[in-house]
Parts: sequence; structure tokens; C-alpha cells
Amino acid sequence: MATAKPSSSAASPGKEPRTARGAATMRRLLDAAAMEFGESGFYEASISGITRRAGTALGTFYTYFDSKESIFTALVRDMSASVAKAAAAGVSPGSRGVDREREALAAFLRFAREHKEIYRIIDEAEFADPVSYRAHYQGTAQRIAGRLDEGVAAGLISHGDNEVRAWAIMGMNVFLGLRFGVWDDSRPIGVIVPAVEALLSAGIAIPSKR
Amino acid sequence: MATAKPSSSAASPGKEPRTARGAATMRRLLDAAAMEFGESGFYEASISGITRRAGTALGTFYTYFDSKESIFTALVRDMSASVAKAAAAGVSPGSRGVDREREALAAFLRFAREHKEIYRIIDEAEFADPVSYRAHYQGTAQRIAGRLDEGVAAGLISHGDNEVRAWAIMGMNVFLGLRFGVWDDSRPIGVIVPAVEALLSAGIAIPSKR
Amino acid sequence: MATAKPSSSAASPGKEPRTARGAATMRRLLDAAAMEFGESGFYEASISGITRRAGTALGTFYTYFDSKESIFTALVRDMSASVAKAAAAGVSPGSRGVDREREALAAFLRFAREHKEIYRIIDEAEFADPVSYRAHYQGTAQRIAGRLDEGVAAGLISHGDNEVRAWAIMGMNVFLGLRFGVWDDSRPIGVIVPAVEALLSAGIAIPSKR
Amino acid sequence: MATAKPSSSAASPGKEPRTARGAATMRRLLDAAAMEFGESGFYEASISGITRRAGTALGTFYTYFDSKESIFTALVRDMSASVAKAAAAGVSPGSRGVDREREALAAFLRFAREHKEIYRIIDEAEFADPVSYRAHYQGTAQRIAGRLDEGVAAGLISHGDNEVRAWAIMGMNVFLGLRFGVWDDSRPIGVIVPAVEALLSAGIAIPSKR
DNA sequence: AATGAATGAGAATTCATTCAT
DNA sequence: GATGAATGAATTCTCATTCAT
Repeated sequence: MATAKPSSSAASPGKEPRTARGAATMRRLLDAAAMEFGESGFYEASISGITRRAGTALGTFYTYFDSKESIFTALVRDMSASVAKAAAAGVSPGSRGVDREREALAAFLRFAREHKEIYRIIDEAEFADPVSYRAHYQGTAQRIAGRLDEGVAAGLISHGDNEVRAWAIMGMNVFLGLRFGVWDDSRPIGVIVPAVEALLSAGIAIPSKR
Repeated sequence: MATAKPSSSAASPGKEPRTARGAATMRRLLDAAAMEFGESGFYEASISGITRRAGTALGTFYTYFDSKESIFTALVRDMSASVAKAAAAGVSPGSRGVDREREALAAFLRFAREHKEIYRIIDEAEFADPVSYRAHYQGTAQRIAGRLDEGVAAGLISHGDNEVRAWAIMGMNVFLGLRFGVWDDSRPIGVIVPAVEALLSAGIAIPSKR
Repeated sequence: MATAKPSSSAASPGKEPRTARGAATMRRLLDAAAMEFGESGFYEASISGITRRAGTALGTFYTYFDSKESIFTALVRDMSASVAKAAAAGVSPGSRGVDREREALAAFLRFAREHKEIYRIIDEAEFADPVSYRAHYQGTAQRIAGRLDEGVAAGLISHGDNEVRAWAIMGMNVFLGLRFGVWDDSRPIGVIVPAVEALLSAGIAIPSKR
Repeated sequence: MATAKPSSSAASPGKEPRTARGAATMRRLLDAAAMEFGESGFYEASISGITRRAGTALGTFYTYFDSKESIFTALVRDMSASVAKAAAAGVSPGSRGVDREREALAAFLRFAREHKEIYRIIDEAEFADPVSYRAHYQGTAQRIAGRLDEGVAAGLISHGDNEVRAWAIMGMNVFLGLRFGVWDDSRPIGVIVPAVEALLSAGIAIPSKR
């Protein structure tokens, strides 16, 4: 499981680092927080656990962050962006329609396997930072809906309620990521993705004969 | 939001009530715990909050339960069963294939709107009681996969990886329940369900002309 | 380790059993208390532990005893008497002087090995029931001093401060009982006792030559 | 009753003070604990009682110690060393044989009168920290046995089982310390010690005529 | 007499946050 | 900037004792 790489402009307002030394300390704190939250969860995590991992004194934490909540929020925002970026990067530029959704799912599964701790952190935000959690999933759903809209415009995707479809597709992706990414990553992605592609493409019903 | 109705054999081992009075007290504690966990979440919830709602002394909690964890587990198990029961009850006996999945989604959405606190409690189990959480979703996925198997046998559903499909369908249902049940229940279920039915039935791709 | 057999008239004042059934219940409570205090010590012991061992309901305890302290005091008194009785019984009637002390030590060592829990209970009374503890050791010291007085009168024991001697002898006995009775009972009593007899008889100094 | 002076390296592992201010606070806690345990006993003592005496906040206790048990253990270890040191200091360098035991007893009686709370704390360790209790008395017995061995080698003390003798002498000393030191310190030490010296020297039996 | 449910005061322990150095 | 000691509110859990049945 690779380490997360949060952006460096995540300090609480008025606490931005002013020196290179300060920026390095803040970065160590963010990396340490990603590990601590990923391993222990938000509530079990402790500031002292973060500073111990970061190798700083306890009080140093408050040089850059206001509270446990604020560093958590900073992380969630950052990771939400990472997930979006990974999904975008995993899709070929010219890809459209169901093909594009297939590639996005594959990219997401690879990302979930690579960054299980990110998965956990974002998911726990449902309780620890609901605002960021909603922002993450609403943003993701909007991006999916936007892709579907493009697919419709291109004549590749049928007309329908693309918001509902986007939430449905996102739910599929997330649960498949949990089951076949975080819990058990032994099944080849190449087995999972085609099953979903077929479902999205043509559904699962056998058309009644006429 | 209706109150949950936990089964009455949920005490910690060796702490089962031996009189009717005791059973009634334990029931009050379980109902109070459902409210407390639903409103505050597992970590913010407190034993004293539970007993305050239940109208008992603090110590009375420990007459029936060992810890906050143990009553939470008891609740999750119970609610997991409630969800399964509601889903089963919402499906007409002779229903098969995609029809059955449509009915199950509708039943689930109604249940999520009716019991938002259950939704929240089960979801938080991902962190507070992972064993029960896995048991819940694995059980649910197995039931869905079983229905798909029957649909395949009946010639209503195409061949395919029913385990992957089951997780995909479950993810769709859960996220739609979150978005259109718990977060915002103003959109008619009759608008959401057909969109998903169509997706399951025939997919969203426009078959390329030939 | 044999079970202690407390006398049956140990109820708290006004709570003496009035029926044979009641007397039996109280006896079960006393036996259970001896086990519980012996195993767990006064402070770790709990009333519910006692009633669990006795097979009675919690509330039944208070039918016969006022408090944890009162049953402990009852036990200590009773056991103090047991120790005295065992010491007396272990000494042959005609025995006098140092012989008698040797026999008393041997009897005490055998008793300590046989009733380790009594040893522990009496010792813990130093903190849990100081009045009974003092009464026990002052009574024991007086009996020893009385024996020494008789020995002096009989011309078997030299003149000296018999109170100080009694406390010295009692201390020897108690610590030997702890070390070679309770902690480790593998060394034959026949090895320990003669060493002490020789000490009491003639001391340990080699008389300086003349 | 003089205050105990515990050594300053007694913090729980990983909690050693890193500044002089921290060391001073820890010292205040240890002194306060000696008073609290001495007056109230281990079980009646409370962390809050200790911090109240020390003039610190409750949480400060946990900056240096893990639990009530751990500070108690630290104290017992420290006091055990104090007793040994006092005994050693009370014996003149060239003293040998029974003379040396006489001086050791006198030193111990003075120490017990001076530090009644130490007496109590070590004694209660029999129940609250049995490991330290055994270590204390086994160490003490070994030192006494070592002195006896030297006396034998010097031709001042007769051959015999010096381990048994050491436990006998230690028991004498401890009980005399309890009776004539802690419980009642009004009797001059100069009255007690000679009686014991005579006993050790020549025993108490009148040699039968022949 | 016996039962066991209910009580609530009390204790230990945690940890986010503040602050003096 | 960095440090780490100090704080104290909050929480969980225990258990002797009371009381209604």
C-alpha cells in the first residue's frame, strides 16, 4: 500500500508555513496523519499518534493545524482530488460511452488496491466530516453524469435520468472497490470489469421472445 | 423516522434478563441505543446518553450489556435482519428476474426513508464493528446472487458472474438509498426505480447500427 | 488446601438465621466468602463473587450480613480461633519449655500448608480490619508469653522479657510459615523445625573460649 | 514521620521526564504517593488523592505513570532499597556475628519508628504487588544469611541452616518492628534489643544439669 | 427467606488543547 | 519554530447496597 501524498497548502487558515523548514514539518505531519487515520480511523487516531509518527513534538501540530478535525478535512479534500485525478488519468483521452465507464472502473479498482488507506479515510468522513464526504460523492457523481451526458450527445448512450444513473454507477464502483479492492484484492481486475461492462452495455435481462 | 424494533435476546452473555421487568428494561435500552447511535454516531454516542433516553440509571446499562461495543453489535445484527426482512417483504412472491430486483430496490428505498437511523448505524459499523459490517453486506450480496441464480435458471437472466453482479447491484441500491433516501427523500421513488430497471434490463448503450 | 470451616454463629447482629434452611444458607455464604477472600483478597473480592460461589441470589447476602466488612471480620475472628486451636491441638499435653515451642511451630507450619487461604485472609486483615488483626496477634503473643512464663516457673526457661521474646518467636513462626508453608511447601518440616529449636535452645553464637 | 525520598528514575517506561521541571513534578507525585499510600493503604488510595497532595492536575499523573499499580511498584522498590540502606548504615563496619544482628535490629527499629508509612507500604505489597514483596523479603533474607555465613566463617556463629535462621531472624525483626515500632514506639529500643541479643546468643533454655 | 433488578457514587483513564520556555 | 509539560473535562466501568416482588 503506497503512501498518500497530500498537497502542501493544507494548513489551517493563518497557519501556513513561512519557511522551507516549516513546510517540511507540515508535510511530515500530513503524511503521518494519512497513516494514522488510515490505520486507526478518525476516532481512534490521536494527535499524539500523528506527531509520534511525524517525529515532532506534540505542540508542533498546532503550529499548522487548528484541530484534529481540520487536518482530517484537509486530508479528505486532498484525497478526494487524488481519486478524481487517478480516475481521469486512467481513462484514455478519446474514450467515450460505456467504454469510458469501463476504463474508469478499472482505474478506480487499481487505485483502491494501491491506496486502501485512502478508501478508508474517505469512507469514514461520512461520520467524521459529512460536509467533505458529501462534497466528494456529489462531485464524483457530477463527473460521471457529465460523461454520460456527453455519451448521450454522441449517440452512444440512450436517453435517461443521468443523475440517477450516475449514482447507480458510482455505487457499483464503490462497492466493487470495497469487495474486490480493499477486502480482497486477489481476483484479477480483468475478470471483474467485463462483467460490469456487459451489464452497463446490454443489461442482464434476456429479451423475451416475440 | 420510525423506531427500530430490536429482538429481545440481545443481552451480553450471562446478562440475559430473568424477569419480565428486566426484559422490558433491556428493550428500553436497546430502543434508546438505536436513537442515540442514529443521532450521534457510534463514537459521539455515550452510555450515559443511552441511559438518559431510556430513563434508567447509568449502572443499569451494565446489568444487560458489557460495553458500548456490545450493544452496538447487538443492534447492527438486529438491524441487518430488519433490512433483509423488509427487502423480502417488499417483493411479491411470484416475482422473478429483473422485476424482482426492481421491487427489492423500491422496498429498500422505502425502508431507508423510513429508517434513516438504521442506515447510518449499519454504515458506521464499517469502522465501529467491521465484523458485523462484513457479515451484513456479504449476507446481502449472497441473497442477491441467489436471486440472480434463480433468474438464470428460469431463463430470465443472462449468464454471467453473479457474484460480481450482486455486489454491483447492492452498491447501486445502497448509494441510491443514501442519495435519494437518507440525504434527500423528496424525489418520488417512482422516478428513481424505473431508471434503474431500464439499466438492469437493457443497459445504457445504444447498440451500434449495422 | 482444605476448606475453612467457620463457626455458624457469625451472622451480623439481628440477622441470625431462624430456620435450619437459613442456617444452611448462611453457612454456604461463609464458606464461599472464605474461598473468595482467600483467592482474591479483601479488596478484589466482591459480594457478587461470594453469592455466585454460594449459589444464592445477590440480595440473600444481606439477609445474614450487613456488609463486606462484617463478613470479613466474622471470618477473621473465626480463623484466628482456628489457628489457635490447631496450635493447641498440635502440642502434646505434658510438653513444656522449648519442646513446646518446637511442637507449636511444627503445628503452625502444618496448618499454614493445609490452609494457605487462612494465612492470606488473616494477613490482609492488617489493612482491611486492623482491629481484628491486632486482636489476633496480641492474643497469639499472649499465649506464647504465657507458655514462656510457665517454662520459667518450671525452671526450663531462663529469666527474661517474655513479651519481647513472645513477639520474636511469633515473628519467626509467621515468616517461616510464609516462606516454607505458603510460598513453598516442598521442604520437609523436619528440616526446618530443628534449626529453630537449636536456635531457641542455645542460640547461634559460639561461646568465646576462656 | 519523615517523608520518603524516592529515587528519581521511577517513571513508567517511555514516560521519563525530559526537563528539570518535569523531574520536579514527578518527584512531587512520588512524595505525595508515599503519603497517600502510607495513610490510606493501596486500595483506599486514589490517583486524585495523590495529585491533590502533589498540587497537580489529575491528568498530570499520567504524564509520568501508567497506573496506580505502577507508581506503587516504583515506591515499593525504592523503599525496599531505603530499608536495606538504613540497615547497612546502622551497622558498624567491623561488627560481626550476633553483635552485627543486634545492631541491625536496632537500626531497623529506629527506621520503623521514623518511617512508619514505609513499613505499611511494604507490608501491603504482599497483596497489592506480590512480586515486589517477595523480592524485598527474599533480598533481605539473603543479606542476613550472607552475614551469618560470614559469622560462621569467622568462628563466631555455630554451623546450621543459615537460610532458615535468616528467615527466623527476619521474622523476629519485622514483628518487633510492628509491635514496638509502628504500633507503640514508647518502649526504649535499649530494652528490646538486649532481650533479642540474649536469645540469639545463648537461646532461652536453661541447660539441664547433669 | 429468597430473588434479582435498579441505583448512583466513585474511580481510573484518555486526550485534545494551551502555554511557558 | 519547536518543544513537551500541564490541564481538566468527559467517559467508561465497578460494585456495595437497597428494595419491590
